[in-house]
Amino acid sequence: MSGFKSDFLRTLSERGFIHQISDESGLDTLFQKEIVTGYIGFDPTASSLHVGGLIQIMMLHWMQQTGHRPVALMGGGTGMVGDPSFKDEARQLMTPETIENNIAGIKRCFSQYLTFGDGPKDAIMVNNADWLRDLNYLEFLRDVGRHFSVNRMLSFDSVKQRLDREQSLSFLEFNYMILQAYDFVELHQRFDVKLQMGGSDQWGNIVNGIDLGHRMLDAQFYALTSPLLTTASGAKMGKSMSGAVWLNADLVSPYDFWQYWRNTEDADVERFLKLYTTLPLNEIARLSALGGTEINETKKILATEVTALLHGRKAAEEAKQAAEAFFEKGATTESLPTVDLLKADWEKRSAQVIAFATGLFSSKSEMRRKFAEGAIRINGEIIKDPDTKLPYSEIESETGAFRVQFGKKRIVLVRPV
RNA sequence: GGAGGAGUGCCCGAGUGGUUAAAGGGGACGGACUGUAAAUCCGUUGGCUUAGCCUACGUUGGUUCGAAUCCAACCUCCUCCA
Repeated sequence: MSGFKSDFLRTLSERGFIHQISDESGLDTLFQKEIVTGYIGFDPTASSLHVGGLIQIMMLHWMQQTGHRPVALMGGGTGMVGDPSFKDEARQLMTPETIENNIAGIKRCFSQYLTFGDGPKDAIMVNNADWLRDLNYLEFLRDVGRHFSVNRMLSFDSVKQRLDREQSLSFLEFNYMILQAYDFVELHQRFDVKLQMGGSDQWGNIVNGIDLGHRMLDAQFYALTSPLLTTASGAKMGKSMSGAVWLNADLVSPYDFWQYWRNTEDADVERFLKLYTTLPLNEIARLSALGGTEINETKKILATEVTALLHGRKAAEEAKQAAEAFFEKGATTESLPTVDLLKADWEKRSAQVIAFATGLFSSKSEMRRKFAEGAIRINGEIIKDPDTKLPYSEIESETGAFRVQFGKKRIVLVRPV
């Protein structure tokens, strides 16, 4: 599999991005011969991408790095339908407003990974709403629909499970793969796109686009999919302490993002370095060879590199320093998140009022349980009774605040103002 | 259009009139052990003004001292028949 001659495929192959390719040697030749334009579609199902989508962005990144032209396609049109691939049931339909908002949120992170512009190797961002929204139904059926065999579409794995389980697949959803196939053709005509990439769950959709390219344009398209990523212990990528690990900083701070990568399982470190950083492979090999406790240093490098790509080197270094200060020097003050609490009537403040102000708890009931479990410390002492009174005079002198610690990893300063 | 089946907490899934805020599992969170890892073990897992109160088993009404459990209508999905 590693016999690729083109820089792009060799890089992807060596770094573990490749799951399946429609025509390996043909695509390899193409990449040696010309500047290839390839695309990946992103569905606007949330206002930010999360870690699971990072691998797709990295593929576009490497495409540009090896001298080709990546296209990031926003699914403003296909988002109106919703991809049924490997889904048990239909998603709730999104309103056009939601879709627009989500696209606005998703767009933001791309500029960190890709250079956009008008040059031959500059990345392009487009929205398939531009051509899908105004399609004429009858024309579309006659021009595009006639090329699809329902028999064949029903045979794809992506919908088979749904059918086997006797869950309904609405006609609306069934059209998704047709629209995605049509995107491929449209992008070919607009930008000379010849390659579509995506997660392995997109294989069926992409192959449909290749077929449509044959039939409508007599053109040769290619498919390349990445493996579906799980952690070594089998969990899906992208979940953590506080839910999904989003890429947008307003949803997951650089510090928390850094923490996510710092907590990578040992067995995943090398794989993740290859996939999510741009460090050279020999460097990765060296770092991954470290065993035992030393692997923790490698994890820090992983975290810093991944965070630097997304949020910039400066934010990554700050996250690293904050983490080191917290976990290794035990100390603190600087850079701890701080919330303000009104000083008025302070003598009535109890532990639970102060703790709840941190925002670490999703409900007061949850917080009370955590008190009972001994999971909460204030100013270093475990407090089990949430009604414990904490007079203003017990403020911590160095910080001028109450130091609320929840579990081992989270501290928030509550400062009376 | 006709006949039958299903809809339970974040997810899966038990429960078929009362000690049911609802078994069990997964996930998540907290604790122990460690290396801010994995594995393992223990605990927690609707909300609130928490000796109590409120809201919850598709929706709305009804029967009953009392319903997730019975009845009616409606909604959604599945199967078979036309």
